[in-house]
Amino acid sequence: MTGIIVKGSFRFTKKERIAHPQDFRRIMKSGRRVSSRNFVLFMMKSENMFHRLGIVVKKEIGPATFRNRMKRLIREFFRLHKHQIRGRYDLILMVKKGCSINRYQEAEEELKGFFNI
RNA sequence: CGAGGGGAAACAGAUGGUCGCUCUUCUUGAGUUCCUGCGAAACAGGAUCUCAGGAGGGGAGGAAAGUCCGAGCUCCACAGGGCAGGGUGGUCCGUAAUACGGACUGCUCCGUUCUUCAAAAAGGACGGGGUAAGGAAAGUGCCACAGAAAAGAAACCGCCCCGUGAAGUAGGCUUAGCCGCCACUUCACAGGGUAAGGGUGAAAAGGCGAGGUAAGAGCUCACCAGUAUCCUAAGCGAUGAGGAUAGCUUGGUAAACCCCACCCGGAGCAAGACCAAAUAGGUUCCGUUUCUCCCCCGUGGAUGGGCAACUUUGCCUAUUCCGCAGGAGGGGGGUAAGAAAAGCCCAUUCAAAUUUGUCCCGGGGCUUCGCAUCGGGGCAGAGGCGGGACGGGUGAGGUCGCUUGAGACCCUGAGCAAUCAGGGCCCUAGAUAAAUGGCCAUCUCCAGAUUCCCACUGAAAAGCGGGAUCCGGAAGACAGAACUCGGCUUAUCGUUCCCUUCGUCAC
RNA sequence: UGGGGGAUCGUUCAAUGGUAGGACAACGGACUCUGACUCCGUGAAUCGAGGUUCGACUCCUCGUCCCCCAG
Repeated sequence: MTGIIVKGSFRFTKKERIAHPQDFRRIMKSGRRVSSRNFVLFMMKSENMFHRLGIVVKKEIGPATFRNRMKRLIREFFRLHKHQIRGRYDLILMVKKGCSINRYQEAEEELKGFFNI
């Protein structure tokens, strides 16, 4: 977290999001799959010059407030750490059932394990 | 003072910094397309769109939730009437409307107090809570167990009357005994009257008393309770108060069927409208070709082979199971063999193909009518190919709908209130894999916790309250707009107020 | 988003408003040298709250959870 990075690079714009169902289907079917205690990561090489992120939180995870918080925490992590991820990938993060993360630091520690940061 | 329950109101941390998200306004740079400038190029101006930025402004809730009601809005359907189905149910008012709200009435429950009273219990007054609260006298059904009986009041026990028979008594006579008509008692039988009594049940056919009777009975009468009708005055009304009359009395259940009165077209913003594109097949129309034979593709059947779930049998094993041990059996492992139906793949072979119908002309055959066949032509039908139109299916985009509304806030007035009227002022979220977040600092905060001090109670231990300090803490509950409103219901941290219950202390 | 259905012993199914019943499983016993089969017995439940009713698994209201259908 040195301050050398160009201003504005911590943004999370619309084209960095995966929005179409066929993209989700393609990546989750043929991408690589890594899982940890509370998350599952699908990744696949992309032709774009940047990373893209999609988040999956099923309805069985919890009520709408909790689902929104999980999406915000994952988005915050991607926004702050996307420059430290090597390569150009399409990423999908899915939250597992029974997840009980409440604070950002817990999520950050666990997600760092995926990318060896 | 503390704890519990119920209700109401307000808030749902604040300030600053920083990194972001979304909408919108303005703007800078680059580029695409179009128009204008004599206009081909270059250049200039304007519009639209895309990308990369900059500045300003807005950005979740009291329940956004559940989807239980009611509407707006959109589309579809629609002559009129009825049936079916669904909903509502005291009265009046409010509202766009409601299964909502307010006030009142009835019923019911609780508390306080008064009266009768030994108590229980009953009644009155006041306060609070609940209430889906039309009809059981239109009809049908049900009311377990217990009980004589659970709904036409009848059967049973019981009570009573009359008759017959038997026994006995009082009594009589012709007195070892007999009679016993009339009278009485008991028993049995037959006929009749009765609903007082039967203490079971959640509920028992009005209650108490008097008359009356063979025994009884609202059979009659007085009082009381209840029903219906009428009258008087009160209230808009539900209804309550008083009086008269009648029949004398009617079980409960309609959140059982049902009856009565009133109301209801269906679907829902994933409604609906527009734009741009992809694909196999369907229906229909037109054109062409074939309907002799052959070939190819395709379809179906048969045979063979392969894949394989699986199944069965034989053999072996005892390192591991049940068993004290062994046999038998079961279970485990290994090996070998087999493999039904259906499925997929490959090879061979066979079959059906629409080898059509009708009319006209011509040739030959049968003695004629006529029939069969061959060739040509017309019409119809079927199949193939090409083209057009139509409707919808599948997967997946964009724009609009999309936030000014029965709107919020303040003041005044009307009304018991719900609410309404007038005036002022304001614009206050519009996402679509789905926007409000992360981090840091400070302030107040304490539901955790250390130590110390003070006050009260207490012999002490200790309890409780207040203050200071330190550590710690996620500012902590329920919870995230999805077309928009009005209600209802449910969830909920802390603070304040009101009501109520309990405990402790003091007077 | 709209519509429909359901929740009963550990599991799976019953039950005209009137004592919640089977089957499998569990436990105990009998039979057998032992096991299996069979027989006998025992325990165990109406999703939660409120209402109607003399009485509720059943009827009504609210809530929780689950399943199915359409797009």
